[in-house]
Amino acid sequence: MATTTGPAGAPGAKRADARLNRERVLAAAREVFAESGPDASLNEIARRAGVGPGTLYRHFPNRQALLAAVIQERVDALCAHAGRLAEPGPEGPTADAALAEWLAAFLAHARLNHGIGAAAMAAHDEEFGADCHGRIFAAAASVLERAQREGTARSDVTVDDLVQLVVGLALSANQYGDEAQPARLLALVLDGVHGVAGQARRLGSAASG
Amino acid sequence: MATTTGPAGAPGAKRADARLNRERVLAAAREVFAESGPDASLNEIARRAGVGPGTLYRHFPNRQALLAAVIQERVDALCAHAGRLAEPGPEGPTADAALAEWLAAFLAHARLNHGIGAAAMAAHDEEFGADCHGRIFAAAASVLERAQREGTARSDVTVDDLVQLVVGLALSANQYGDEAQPARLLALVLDGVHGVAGQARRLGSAASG
DNA sequence: TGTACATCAGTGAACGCGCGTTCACTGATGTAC
DNA sequence: TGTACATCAGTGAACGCGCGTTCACTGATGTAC
Repeated sequence: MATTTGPAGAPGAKRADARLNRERVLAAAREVFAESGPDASLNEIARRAGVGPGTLYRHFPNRQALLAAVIQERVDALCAHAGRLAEPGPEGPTADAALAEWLAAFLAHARLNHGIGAAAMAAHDEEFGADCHGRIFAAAASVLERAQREGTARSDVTVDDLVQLVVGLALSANQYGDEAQPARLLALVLDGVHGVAGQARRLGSAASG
Repeated sequence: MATTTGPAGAPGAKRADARLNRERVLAAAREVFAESGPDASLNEIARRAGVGPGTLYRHFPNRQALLAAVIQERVDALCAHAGRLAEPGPEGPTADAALAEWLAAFLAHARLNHGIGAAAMAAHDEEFGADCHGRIFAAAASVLERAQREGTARSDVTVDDLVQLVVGLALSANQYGDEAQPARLLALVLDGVHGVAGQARRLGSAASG
């Protein structure tokens, strides 16, 4: 059998143990950042990964680089998700369901990031932060605009409004214990976003539900 | 003229310089906590107040005591505000306006506290945290219930929902720059709280506005 | 396939830092006369 | 009103801590033959 970890000659692919440790650090970082927020101890992350602090620094020269690696994966997933939802497929969800689905995914993302994805990053790493910010906003815009085109979202709601509302829900959800509340609050916010016309339509189509 | 700082013999009233320094520390704490959140450096607060760290500790034995003193003042003010709004005076605001007014005040409060008033406190100082939490919730309940009685707020919105939504807005507002956005978002949330009946009523009464 | 070696990843003690907190000492205040 | 003194508040150097970060050294890996 050939090498089990992929082509060793690929550009950027270094030693197998190096790639393994990089993955270990990333996994620990995901855990620890989710638990303690973006100010979590890097030594703690190295400890959790079972490596020395020097190893963490060999792969990620500073906190921002590590945060960026963790967040990038999530932003990629969110954008792909939005891409699937923005264009109505033959049997895909309605514009309204798509908006709700993506916002729920974004809420989960923001809770894991403790809101850093959109904000703290921008302050500390201008370029990467702006990039993530832009991509998230573009993703949000794609699902919001579809809902607005199809008349289930008020036309005066902006992407900024939507993103900030959901980031807010994420931040406050992490402070309280009730795990069912975020979903209820998101529904309440969506009611605000639907507006009178959207609400009436929804109530009409699900009056007995 | 008598003593300028009040009756020296009053219970708990100690030396004049002690009271002055206590006030200086409190003022610095208000500033620094508002700038840096509840984890702000106590040495920085002492520095800002122009006293030695020992002086801070003489007045406030630990971070929680200092936080509590700062927050207590604000909670007192919020509760008094709600008390004035909950009972419709002869020329007072409508239930709807009262709800909006108090939520705006609570939003400002939560922004200064970085959300600690309701959450971090509860975790670290069980008794005081629960007390603040309870008083805030009672205040919120008084204005919400009036609005629900008078039909401008959906009956299925709970006090918990309302508080968490506004805390969320406060937390996310502190991460973004736009100072006009929190007010707009609060309005959007209120639209959600009004529900169909409330919105229709509002639109009907201010259709040309 | 087996071996020698150059490369580069991993290690972890050590550094300097600011933090929260303490405490022996200094000095300002208010009181008693 | 003026003074002596006991009280108690203020001071700030110092402690231990965990942090982020470095670097001289060790050792595993992949390669060339």
